[in-house]
Amino acid sequence: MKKDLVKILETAIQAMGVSALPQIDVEIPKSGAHGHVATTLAMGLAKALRKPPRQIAEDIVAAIKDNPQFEKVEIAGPGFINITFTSSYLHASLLQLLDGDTSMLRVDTGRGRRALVEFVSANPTGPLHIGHARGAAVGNALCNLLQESGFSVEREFYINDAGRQVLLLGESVFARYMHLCGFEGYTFPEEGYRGDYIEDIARAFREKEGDHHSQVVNEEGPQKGIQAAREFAYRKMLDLIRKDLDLFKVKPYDRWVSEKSLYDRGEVAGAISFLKDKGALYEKDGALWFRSTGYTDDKDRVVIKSDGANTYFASDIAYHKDKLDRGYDIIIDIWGADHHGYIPRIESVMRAFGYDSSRFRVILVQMVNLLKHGEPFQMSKRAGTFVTLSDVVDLVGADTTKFIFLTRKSDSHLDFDIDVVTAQSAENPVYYVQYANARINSILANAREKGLETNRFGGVDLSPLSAPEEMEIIRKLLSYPMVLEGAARSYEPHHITFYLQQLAGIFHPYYHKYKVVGDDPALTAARLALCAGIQKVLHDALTILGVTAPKRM
RNA sequence: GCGCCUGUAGCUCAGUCGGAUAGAGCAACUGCCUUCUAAGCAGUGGGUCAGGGGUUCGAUUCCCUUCAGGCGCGCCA
Repeated sequence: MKKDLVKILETAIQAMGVSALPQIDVEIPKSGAHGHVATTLAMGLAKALRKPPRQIAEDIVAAIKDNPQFEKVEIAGPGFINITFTSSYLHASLLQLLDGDTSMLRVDTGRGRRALVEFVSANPTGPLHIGHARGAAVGNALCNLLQESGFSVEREFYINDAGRQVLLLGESVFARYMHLCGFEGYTFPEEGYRGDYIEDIARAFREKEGDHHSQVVNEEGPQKGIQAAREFAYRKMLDLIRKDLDLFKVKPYDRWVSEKSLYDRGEVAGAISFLKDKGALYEKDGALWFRSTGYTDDKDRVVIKSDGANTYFASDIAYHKDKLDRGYDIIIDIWGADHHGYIPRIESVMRAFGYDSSRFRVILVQMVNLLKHGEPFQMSKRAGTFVTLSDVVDLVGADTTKFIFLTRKSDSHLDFDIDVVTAQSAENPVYYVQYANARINSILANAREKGLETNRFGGVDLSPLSAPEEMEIIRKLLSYPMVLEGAARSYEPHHITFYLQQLAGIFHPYYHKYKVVGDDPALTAARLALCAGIQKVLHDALTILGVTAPKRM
C-alpha cells in the first residue's frame, strides 16, 4: 500500500522538478473522514519550493489524481493530501498478500547491513530474574524484527566470568560446602550469595568432589577448593541461565563471549596498548586512565587500578573493540537503565578506536518494579530474595510475560504486580490476540469440513468483500509492512504489539456481526480469504515478538 | 549539586522523525451464548496530556523553566 503510493508520489514530484527526493511520510489518518492514507509531503516541500503548501498540494494532486488505484484524492487543511483507494485496488493488494510468501509483508530496512545485538548478559552468579526477563523479551523480539527487516543479525551473550562476582560465587559455594562437610564454623563471605540455589550447588559439588577439599583447608588453605568450587558453580550457573532462557523461549544465541577468554587471548592487553599508542591513555596516581573527556564523557576513567588490577571497564574496552573489528554495521547493546551512565564512556572508546560512535546504539531497558499485593517487593540476589524468571514463567507463562514487556516502550518504568498479572492472566491482551488467531483457525477448519478451499486463494474473486468492516480489515492488513518498518527503524518492537491488538480489535466485532461460512459460495470464498489474510499477519507478527500462536484455546 | 529517564482517563500504558476530533487494556455499570470458540460482542461514564512560558499556520510531540518520581555520578561490578 505504502510502496505503491510512494512510487506514484515520487514520480509526480520528480516531474515537478524536485531533484532531491525527500523521504515520503505516509500516515494512516485517525479520522475516517480524511481518507485511507494521508501525506504531509506538500507541507514538507513548501520550504524547498518556496511556494505555499496548498499550491504544491494542488500540483501534486493534479499529477496523480487520474491514477486508477485512487478513488479520491483531496486536499485538506494546510496541505494534507488525503487519498482514498478504490476497492478493486485493495482487493488486488490483499490477493497479493495472500499469495506471496512472507516477503510480501517485508520492507527491506536493513539492506543487508550486519547487526550485532548483545542482550541479557547476566552475571553467572544466580538464576535470571524478572529484570533479565524484560531484557530477554525485548532483545529477542528486536533481533527477530531486524532479521525480518533485511538485517543480518547475530545474537550475543557476554559472560562476566573474570571479575569479583564469580569469585564471590565460588567463595559462597565453597563456604556452604564446608558447612555440609561438617565444618560449620567456616565463615561465610560477608557479601556472599545467600540464595537456596547456592546450597544446591554446594551439594552437587560435594557429590562430585567428595569431602577432600574440606580436609586440606587447614594445611593448604581454602584457595584450591574455592577455585574448584568457582569453576563448578560458574558452569552450573551458565547451564541454569541457558535453561531459563530456553524456558522463556528465547531463540538461542549465536555466540557466548567469555570475558575471561578476552584476557586469555590477550585482547585486553592488545586493546590497551592500542589506545596507549594513540595517546588516549595516561598515568596518574599510579593508575592508568582513559582520556574519555576527549570525547563525550564528563570524566576520565580508570582502566588499570594502582594495585595493578584491571577494572571491569578494561575488558569492556577489549570487548567492544572486538565487536568493531568483527565489522558490524550496527552494534546494539541492551542494558538495564541503571547503566545509562556507562554510555558516554563506551562511545568514547569507539571513537578512540577511530569508529563513528553512531554505529553503536544502546537500548535501555528500565527496571521492572516488582510488586506483590500492590507493595514493592525488594529483590536482592545476594540476600536470596528475588523472583526468578522461571518462577514467573511457571506462574504467568512465557507468552503473557513477553507480551506485557512488549506492550511498553523499553525505557519506561514498569510495574509488574505478580498478583495482578496472575489474576488477570485470563484477560490479558495477549489472549485477545491469540484468541483471534484460534478463532480463525476454527472457521477455516469448519470450512474445510465442508470441502471448501482454505489454503490457496489465487483465483478467488474478492469483490464480494464490500462491508465497511471488511474494507477496514483489508486496509489494516495492508498497513502491516508500515508498522514493521517503523518498528525496525526505531528499534522499538512494541509498535507491533499495539498493531496486533488493533487488528484483533477489528476482527472480533466482525466475527460477531458476519458469518464467514454461509450460503453464498462466492461471498464465503472471499471471506475465507480475508480470514486467512488476518491469520497470516497475526501469526507473522506474533512470531516476530516471540509469542506463540496457538491453534485452539 | 550535575547528568539521564519518566510524568497522558481511577489503575497500567500507547500516541507513528510537529499534524486534523488524544487512544487501548484493566477496573465500574447495563445487556448478549439453540448460529463458524463468550479468553468474545454491543453500550455507558471517565482527560486543565504534571504546572508555567516560548518557537509557528498548528505542540501530548521541539526549546526553556518549576514541581514530582526513578536511576546514575568509585582506582565497585
